[in-house]
Amino acid sequence: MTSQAFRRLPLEGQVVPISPAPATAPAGGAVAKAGDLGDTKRRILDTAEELFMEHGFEATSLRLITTAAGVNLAAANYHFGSKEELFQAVFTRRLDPMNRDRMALLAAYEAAAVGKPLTCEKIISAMFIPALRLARDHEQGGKNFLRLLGRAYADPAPFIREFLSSQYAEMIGRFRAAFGNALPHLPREEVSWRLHFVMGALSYTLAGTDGLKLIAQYHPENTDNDELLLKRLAPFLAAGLRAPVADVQDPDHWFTDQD
Amino acid sequence: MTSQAFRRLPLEGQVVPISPAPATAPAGGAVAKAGDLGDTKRRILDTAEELFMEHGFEATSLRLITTAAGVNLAAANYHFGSKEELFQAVFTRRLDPMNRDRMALLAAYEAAAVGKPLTCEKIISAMFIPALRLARDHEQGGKNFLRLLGRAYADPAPFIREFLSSQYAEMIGRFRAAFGNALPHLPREEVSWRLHFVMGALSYTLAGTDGLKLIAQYHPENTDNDELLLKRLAPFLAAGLRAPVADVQDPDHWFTDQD
DNA sequence: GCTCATTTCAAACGCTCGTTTGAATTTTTG
DNA sequence: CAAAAATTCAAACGAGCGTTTGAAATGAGC
Repeated sequence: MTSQAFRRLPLEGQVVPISPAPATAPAGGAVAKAGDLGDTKRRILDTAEELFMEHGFEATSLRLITTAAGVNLAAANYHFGSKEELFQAVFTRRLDPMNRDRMALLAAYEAAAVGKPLTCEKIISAMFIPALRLARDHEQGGKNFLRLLGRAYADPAPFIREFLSSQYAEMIGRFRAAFGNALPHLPREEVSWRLHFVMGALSYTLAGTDGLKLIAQYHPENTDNDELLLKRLAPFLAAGLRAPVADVQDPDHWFTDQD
Repeated sequence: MTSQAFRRLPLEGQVVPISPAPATAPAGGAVAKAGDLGDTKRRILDTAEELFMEHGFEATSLRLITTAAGVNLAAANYHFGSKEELFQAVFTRRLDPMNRDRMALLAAYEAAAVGKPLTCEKIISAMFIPALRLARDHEQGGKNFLRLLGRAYADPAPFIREFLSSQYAEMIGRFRAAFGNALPHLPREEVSWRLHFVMGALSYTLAGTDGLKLIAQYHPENTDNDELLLKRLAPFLAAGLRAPVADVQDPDHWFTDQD
């Protein structure tokens, strides 16, 4: 109403409804050159992904990002508008395709099952395979992003929570329906909670809490660690999903001693 | 070596090896009075607990805390030394007793079982009951702290990870041994990983991700929500712990389609 | 009631933050 | 090649940060 100042933004940067696979992917060999120009945006995104993962949103300054990326400080605001928008851009770049892959894979499984409900294992596979693909394909960026994603789940910043919530809404809805079909004897509320637990264990695991090596003596020399990790997590979760429903009203089964 | 400046700190504030249950607990009725004095330290701790939970460590300024607590800005540094030490003080106040309770409960169960290994349910109860007690006893502080704890698990700040790691080391070791006895057919490495998953689901759940209400339509009017929540989580985790061990070498069971 | 240690207070210090600006530079367009 | 658009750059802005300081206020001990 008062004086809504216009920000200088690149034409291409903010609007882009679908962004038809820019084809500006690094094809030649001049990619690693530090002084290379033109891909300032991608350099900022890659560096921000790594540093946000390493230090979190608040503790990562735009100066740190732009210096590490070898670009001017003002370039961040010029290309992305604000720090929050840069953070969101880091997420949409990878999260959007991954969740689309998840839904597509689930749909393919369901089509192949011609009406019969899927097993929990199949549904979990539809969640995990795209994450695994991301961890493997983009050699370093993918792993960084998965750890960043796992941490963002627990971030209290409202704009992060709202953003993730909107990004995940559709995918979560479809998988909840799939699990509901796979576990018809379970009350729908119980299905919701168990999906919640699945997402929790998954995000916590992806966050790579090896930093506080509470439990396992991680062997980081294995490059297929993420795959091994998810192969261990999946049976654990499948068994949990199929657990007999607890009688919440029954005070004798759980938590009765000394309390 | 050079000029290590001495900081002004209260005599009582920094040393305190065990702090013998101060007995300065709120007994009278003058506690809610804003102008009440003497308990500046506790006011800061309570307010910091709530605000750290709400906004995270980096995004919570000492000015915000001291203003909300109704004390002078410098009181925070005077009583706790630094912002990091204040953060750690918030944790030790509740986390230390809780983990001690967990280990004591586990020891009591093991003593009662006279040599026979405990069930997974019993071990999980020993982890959950002290958390539940915390959530219920200190009417508001407890819940705030559990959410704060869940979020701190995923915080990338090194000093937080190192601090939690040291705080948890002993408890985790004992519970891993207990789960190892309860699941003798499982390789020890698999036990470690499954304990990792248990901690992940627990912390994610305690963090109260209802903020991004991805999954369940939370009913916050129920004051026993935490209890219900853990009663749903416990059977899920117990079933996961007892899941048959996956053959990681077998590529046909998991993640083979389209990949 | 005086003394001395403890705690509170207002004010300031130096620093880093996200963002903006206007000119210089590069790229695109006609 | 000239004009226009897009991008880069150095510099600065105002604000908020954690922390320190020295004096004022408050408490306890004799």
